[in-house]
Amino acid sequence: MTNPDIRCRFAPSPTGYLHVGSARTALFNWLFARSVGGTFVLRIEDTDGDRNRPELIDVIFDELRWLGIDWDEGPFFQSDSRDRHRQVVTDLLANGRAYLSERVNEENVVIEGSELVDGLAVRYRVPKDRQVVFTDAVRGDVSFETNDLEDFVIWRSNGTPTFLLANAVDDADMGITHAIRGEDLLSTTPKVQLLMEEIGATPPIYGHLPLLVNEQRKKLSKRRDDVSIADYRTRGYLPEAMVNYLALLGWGPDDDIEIRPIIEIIDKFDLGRVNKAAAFFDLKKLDHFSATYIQNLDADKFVELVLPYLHADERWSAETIDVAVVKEFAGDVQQRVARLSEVPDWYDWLFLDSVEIEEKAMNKGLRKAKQADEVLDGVIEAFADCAWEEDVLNQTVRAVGDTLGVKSAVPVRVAVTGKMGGIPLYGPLVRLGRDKTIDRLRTAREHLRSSS
RNA sequence: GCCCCGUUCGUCUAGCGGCCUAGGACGCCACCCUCUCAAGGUGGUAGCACGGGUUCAAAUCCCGUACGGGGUACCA
Repeated sequence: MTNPDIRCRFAPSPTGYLHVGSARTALFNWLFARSVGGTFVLRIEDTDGDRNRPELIDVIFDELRWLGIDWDEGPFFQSDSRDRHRQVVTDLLANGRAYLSERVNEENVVIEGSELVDGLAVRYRVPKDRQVVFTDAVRGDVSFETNDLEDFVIWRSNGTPTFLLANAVDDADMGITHAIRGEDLLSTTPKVQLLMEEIGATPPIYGHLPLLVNEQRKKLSKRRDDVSIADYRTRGYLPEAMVNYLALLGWGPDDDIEIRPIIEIIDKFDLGRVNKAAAFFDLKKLDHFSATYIQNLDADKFVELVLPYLHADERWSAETIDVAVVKEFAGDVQQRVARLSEVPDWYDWLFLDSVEIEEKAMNKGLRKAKQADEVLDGVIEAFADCAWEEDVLNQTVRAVGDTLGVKSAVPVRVAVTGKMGGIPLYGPLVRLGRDKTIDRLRTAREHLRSSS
């Protein structure tokens, strides 16, 4: 089903970062537009003059692009329609649908006058004894009594429109047919609808998305939670994983297939199937998605994505990184990480001059390992003149262990890498070289001697 | 307080009156594989908030209750 007449929009305010909840809203709008062949519009709700600095806005564009969410029209800025907004307010004032208002000692006082006055706010006069009903694309019929609504400000005393006014006017002017947004905006809907009625416009179909919540089941907040998309990007989540995961918060395909290309998600997406209950943003599951996407990367792409992280690592200089080595063991590293930022720790021992043995590994892998000293002695001796090939190295370590009747791989691994776990050892050892390897084995042997 | 919205395994979800002794995924547990850690494979764990209706039949429809959330700004 395609309908080119459908127009939806994402309308963030310029906060200086893209919130994951906003990203999810943007994504659902985008998925909806793409799935029906409609138009996706980007509009910046910068009615509050203090906040429309370019640097606060560009990051939002950046993050949207990173996620692969592209827009067909815009970005438009609400502040560019100031004259139009002022005109609407002026009209409402002139025909008595709104009035001048001032806040005096916690009280709103009505000021006489039917024209805009500098320094005074304008309030919309909410009609009495009426019901505002609408059919939400996600929630079904919703209704409000206007008697429960207070007169609200549509024009600030500083000469700017409020979100309520600008939102109504702009959606009308831009021909928005569907407004998909967070549930936190549900109770503003009757106010906006009333304003649209005043200007003779047909309101869009609203679809209020369930909120994203934290473990306390509270709306994700900037203070307590990791909400910035940019931070997830820095930590090395793949955008494809992020988008795939976000799409599944509040919605699910009917065929139980969760990890799938965006093109299929678009195809499966159905606004009417969006859930109503709040969804917990589960990092563990995001990690799983990200790990899967990283695992499926081809080696070249993986290297390309990971090089910046390796180069930025302060433990070595960028020139130290051997791209060929990174690529050779890419597959082994890929199946061990959920985020790109974790990657350097799997390669580090290959690029470091010497390794520091982690305390835990020292204890468990060397001190407490049976006859670790003899294993090291044996391997040091055997490594001195054996062929420096993967299979030979493997066999050699094994043989030393067999002779002693103990497991020999772990002590060697700990001595060379400094850690208990890691990628398969012997291939990388070939690249590390005989000298460095034996050197590390000797160093570990010394440690053992001095600490026992 | 008032208004609005919501409630299926711990979590994300499938389910839109019979196919449900409720399916999948993450997590967790066990086993297999294995030079380690993983990955992978196999199996397991766990849920329709509660109470009334309606119906031959309800997780699915209606009404209450409880609990949770959102809003109630010259923020959006």
